Amino acid sequence: MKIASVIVDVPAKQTDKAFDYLVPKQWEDMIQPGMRVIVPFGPRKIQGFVIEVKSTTEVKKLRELVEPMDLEPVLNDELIKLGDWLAENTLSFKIFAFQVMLPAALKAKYEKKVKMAEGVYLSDLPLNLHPYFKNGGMLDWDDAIKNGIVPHLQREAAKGLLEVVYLVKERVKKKQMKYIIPLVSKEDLLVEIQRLPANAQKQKQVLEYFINHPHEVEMRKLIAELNVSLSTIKALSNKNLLAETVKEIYRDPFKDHHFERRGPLPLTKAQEKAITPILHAIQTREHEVFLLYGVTGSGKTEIYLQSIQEVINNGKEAIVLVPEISLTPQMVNRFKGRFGEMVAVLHSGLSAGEKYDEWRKIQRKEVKVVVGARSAIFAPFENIGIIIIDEEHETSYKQEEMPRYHARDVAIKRAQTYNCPVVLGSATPSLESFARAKKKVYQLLSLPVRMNNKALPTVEIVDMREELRAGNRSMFSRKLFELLKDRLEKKQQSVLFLNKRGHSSFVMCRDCGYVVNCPKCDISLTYHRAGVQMKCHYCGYESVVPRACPECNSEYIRFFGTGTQKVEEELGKILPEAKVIRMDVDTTSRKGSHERLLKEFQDGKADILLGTQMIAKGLDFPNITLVGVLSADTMLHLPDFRSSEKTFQLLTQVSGRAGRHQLPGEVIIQTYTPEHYSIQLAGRQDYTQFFQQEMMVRRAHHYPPYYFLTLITVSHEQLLTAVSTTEKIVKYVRSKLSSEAVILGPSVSPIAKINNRYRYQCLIKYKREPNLTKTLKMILDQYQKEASKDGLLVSVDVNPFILM
DNA sequence: AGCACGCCGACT
DNA sequence: GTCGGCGTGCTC
Repeated sequence: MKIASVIVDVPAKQTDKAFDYLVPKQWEDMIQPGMRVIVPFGPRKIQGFVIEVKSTTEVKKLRELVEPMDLEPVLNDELIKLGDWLAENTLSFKIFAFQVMLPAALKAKYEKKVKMAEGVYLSDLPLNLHPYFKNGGMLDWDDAIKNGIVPHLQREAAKGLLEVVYLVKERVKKKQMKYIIPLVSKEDLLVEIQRLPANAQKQKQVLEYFINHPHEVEMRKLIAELNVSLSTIKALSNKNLLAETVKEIYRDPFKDHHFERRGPLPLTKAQEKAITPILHAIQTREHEVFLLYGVTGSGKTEIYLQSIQEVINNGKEAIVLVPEISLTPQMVNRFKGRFGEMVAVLHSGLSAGEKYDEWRKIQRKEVKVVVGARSAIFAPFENIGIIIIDEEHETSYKQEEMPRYHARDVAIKRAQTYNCPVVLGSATPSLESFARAKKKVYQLLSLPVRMNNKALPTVEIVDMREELRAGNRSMFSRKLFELLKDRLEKKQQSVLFLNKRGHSSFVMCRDCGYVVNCPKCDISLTYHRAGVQMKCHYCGYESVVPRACPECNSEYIRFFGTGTQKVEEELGKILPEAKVIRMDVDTTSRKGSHERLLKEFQDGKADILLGTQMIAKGLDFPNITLVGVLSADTMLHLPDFRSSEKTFQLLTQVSGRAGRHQLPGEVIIQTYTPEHYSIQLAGRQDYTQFFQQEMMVRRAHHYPPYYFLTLITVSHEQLLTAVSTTEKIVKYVRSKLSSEAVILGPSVSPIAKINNRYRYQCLIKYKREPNLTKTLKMILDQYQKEASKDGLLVSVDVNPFILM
């Protein structure tokens, strides 16, 4: 007797444990841990993951599992363990932990349908139901709801005339192609051709084809080329001369690309020095975390590539994480160019089917290297030799939904299991990582100079208050305008960077200061020129732009702040001869448009590249000699203790876009707070100084890396309920933790209301609290039960990245 | 999460 | 008297 322990696809506190099922005899030999199975759960059928196969159980009333959904496990033993670890550490449900490790295509789809019970005739049913079951088919439950016949159906179901069926469906099909292969030798084919009746011309033609092509051929191609029909081929396969085979094929997201193969580049002295400890760790199978700290253009990627080469030479595999936003064709090119077909790429631009296919290549060990965004950290390799996280400081490595994991933590966990190194690369490391490197928890590797010994660009900080005083009300300072004109004349290229976050183009009344807010969320609506609409970026609420101020009736109500669209317009006015390419979510949403725009810019089809975050990284074009940051302080004043760090990182990164090649670069940073240290030090590209300064701030305010954080957010439709629940939680936490922990709250969330739900929070700062996890679990236990009752929502984020 | 079971108000 | 509201508790 075999029993399977299954984690079922029901994300709830009470079902967050393994359920045991009897394995039917016919599946006994094949059911393995890590497979997806369909199991009965109450009255329905759902998907689950087998985490263990055993022979005894405590459970009395075992039911049989229905069937496996996989031929091979989709999770290996390591990933099953990792799932447990993830759920435990992020306080998430196990089922979420498993689902996040797999491509979305493997998540089940459920269908509820109604059909006539066995042996029931249409005439047995009431007349009004006849149209729905006329051809003996199944009726979709959703359709039944739409048609309002659910009560009728239930009545007949109770009588046993109708039956409700639950289906578990796959989301994508494996893409398959049919091939035809000859089953007999060339000689036999010749004999068979003679034997065919004279009127079987087409069959003869097919056999003759296989005399010259003894290998399998795609069926579609065969039919098209010889102009034969499917029946001809069927006839031959019935005679056992040919056979049909089915092959899984991959959707190739890069099929139109040519990747120029490139060998390793010679390393500089500094690179040589940095790579040696990494190679050593690979060779001696040691787990170690390296922080590769190197300014932009110092050649980190080449170190990644050569380390990976060493890993491949050792017969092992490599995972490379890059921020979603910089998973550009340029980046992919470098890896595909070096390792060709051995690389799988996973990013959000791929369709569900394409992602699944890339994942299959990894699972089937057809590739050795994975380059991907956050979730690629779960690549199902079984012999990992190195994990690389580029732009280590990026916030996109933290998932903001359950399971709220940080890819860096997962990377280190997996690397420990495989005894392999982790390389964290950055020009502006997160304070956490750099502090750990200083404490020798990580090994620090530095690349202090740019590769071609190019000087860093000169940076000038422009005080926009001065501009205003001098009567310049435009968004371009005189200096920036002058330089833009200069570059235009010299036929060199400029990049203008606009940080849209924070103050995007909201609509404000110039008379009374009224700002158009979302009625459901406590946040200003964003102006979208296309469609002349206001949209809420949190709940999707839309409204028209008001003609007059709802408060004071003034007509002077306009959009404020500066979106990329507005800058583009403005540029058209002041520099009409300049050709501008705009890159933001609106212009790059279409597949491949990101790449196309960059290509155009690279080919010199434009003078100015204007964009948001997405142009801050990876851009490496020789003709860029000017970078302008239109407003450096938009993110500086966000209610987030990391805002200085983020500002510094962003400014440093953007500055790095200029003058990477022969021509020297110039950077203009426009700001209203030029004295702020993160702007000053970004201007001087002085990370060390910034680190010291920011560490002091963090220590003074009990923030990471000195303290750990946990954020509890409570939301409810009633303001009072939200506050009082948070209050109770704060009290409870206080009673359980040591006096060393700092417990703040209840305080209103930086976004006070989303979708008509008030949000309050409790922030816990601590160094060592052995009781914390237990306490948090208790809170979740308590309130996730209450949640269903009256719509109370409690979420816990351990090590939050954004305090919102 | 669903779904059934179960106990109180407004209808044939 | 029954139909149906949604509160409570279970699903191997």
